[in-house]
Amino acid sequence: MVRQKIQIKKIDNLTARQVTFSKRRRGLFKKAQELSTLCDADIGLIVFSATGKLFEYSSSSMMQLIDKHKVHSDRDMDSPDQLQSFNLQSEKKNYGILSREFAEKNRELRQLNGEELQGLGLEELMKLEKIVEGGISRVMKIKFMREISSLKKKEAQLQEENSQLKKQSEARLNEVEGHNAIEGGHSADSITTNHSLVNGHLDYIDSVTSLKLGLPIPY
Amino acid sequence: MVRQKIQIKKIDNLTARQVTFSKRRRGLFKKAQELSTLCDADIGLIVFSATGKLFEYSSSSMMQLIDKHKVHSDRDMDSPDQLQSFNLQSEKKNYGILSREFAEKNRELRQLNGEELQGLGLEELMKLEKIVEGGISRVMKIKFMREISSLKKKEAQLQEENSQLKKQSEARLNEVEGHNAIEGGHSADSITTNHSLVNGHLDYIDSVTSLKLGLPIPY
DNA sequence: AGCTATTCATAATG
DNA sequence: TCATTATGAATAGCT
Repeated sequence: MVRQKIQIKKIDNLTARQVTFSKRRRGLFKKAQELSTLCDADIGLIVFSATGKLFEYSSSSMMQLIDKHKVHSDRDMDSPDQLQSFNLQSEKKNYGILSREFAEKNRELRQLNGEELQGLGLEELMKLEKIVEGGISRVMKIKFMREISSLKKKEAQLQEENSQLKKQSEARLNEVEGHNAIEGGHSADSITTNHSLVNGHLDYIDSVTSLKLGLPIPY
Repeated sequence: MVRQKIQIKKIDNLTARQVTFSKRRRGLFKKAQELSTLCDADIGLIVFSATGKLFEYSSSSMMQLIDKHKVHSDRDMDSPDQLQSFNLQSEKKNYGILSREFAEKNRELRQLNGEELQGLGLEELMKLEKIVEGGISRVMKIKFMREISSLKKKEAQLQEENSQLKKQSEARLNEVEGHNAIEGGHSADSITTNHSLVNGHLDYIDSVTSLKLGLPIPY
């Protein structure tokens, strides 16, 4: 049992690697939790094993943490046109700033209401909620706008690809028909078959296009 | 220097807390990096100090990791039935209900905090914010989930259409080559051109496919 | 999964 | 923040 000081490099032996992964992962998660508790830090830890399995820890909610992280790292956000419409300067406000804003507004409201604690009525609370809501909504919006923007990009890519494929397919069809002409159009059946294929194809496109433009999307 | 075994609870003394935060944070990051190297794991670690300062480590790219994480945790959200149940459960809570919830929580907090009006500290406000945020998020989420779900459907449709077009185009290519063979393969150039077109086409498909599966979603 | 000999991390202190 | 050091904690190598 003469323990060696190990080097930090990928462990060759698969079994040893798995064992170490399991042990150290537990250790890491424990330390993350300890740090979070001891120092009141908000911590998120995401671990993907080499085999793609996900392990995660977060002191609060991973989603919230990721949002917060995004807002932080967004200080130099390149703006897809979708996001441009937001007022960037005010959008860059992170949760910290929003929290302070919120605290400030709440203080204002409390002062407005005098010293009466129980008198803080529903109306003020609603006002307060609206204020908070505004701030949170902005952050949420950015988050979702990004996902939507990314999906729209994908959609555009696929559209482009479709149109390329369509052109290619039709070019090839022309070539086939050219050959048939040269060969003396010996097979009317064959040509008919090809045409019906084209029609089927166009119908298909149309249905998809209308789905894309027209919006009777369920839900 | 008689070291004590410490309890894992928030450190009262501010200075001690900051020092510990700094030390343990470094340790945690080091261990994360070691685990990543030793076991070939993909790791992301996000730490927000109590004062809101961000520290992060990631073995690859944090953005990529977050996207990967999102894909993993979105599996629950992806199927329409899941979305539906999400909608039904949460949508019933409208703003009115949320407001009442909010008022209730605020009242709890105030009672918890005694009669001292000015004593309502930042910490309580943060808690409050978290509560409200949860409620608002749910409503916002539903709204955006719909748009995202619809976009995902479009994407699937386009994908399907692409695969059909691809098949059709290749079938036609085979037909063209069949003709060329009958004619005695007179145009090696033409065949080469067609092949390179096919290759180009496949590469293009691959890039789009990887964009869909692979997770470095552009921001 | 356990078990220990060791290395490593870090609380207390300057 | 930096350095030191005694001690508690984590873990490499075995079973």
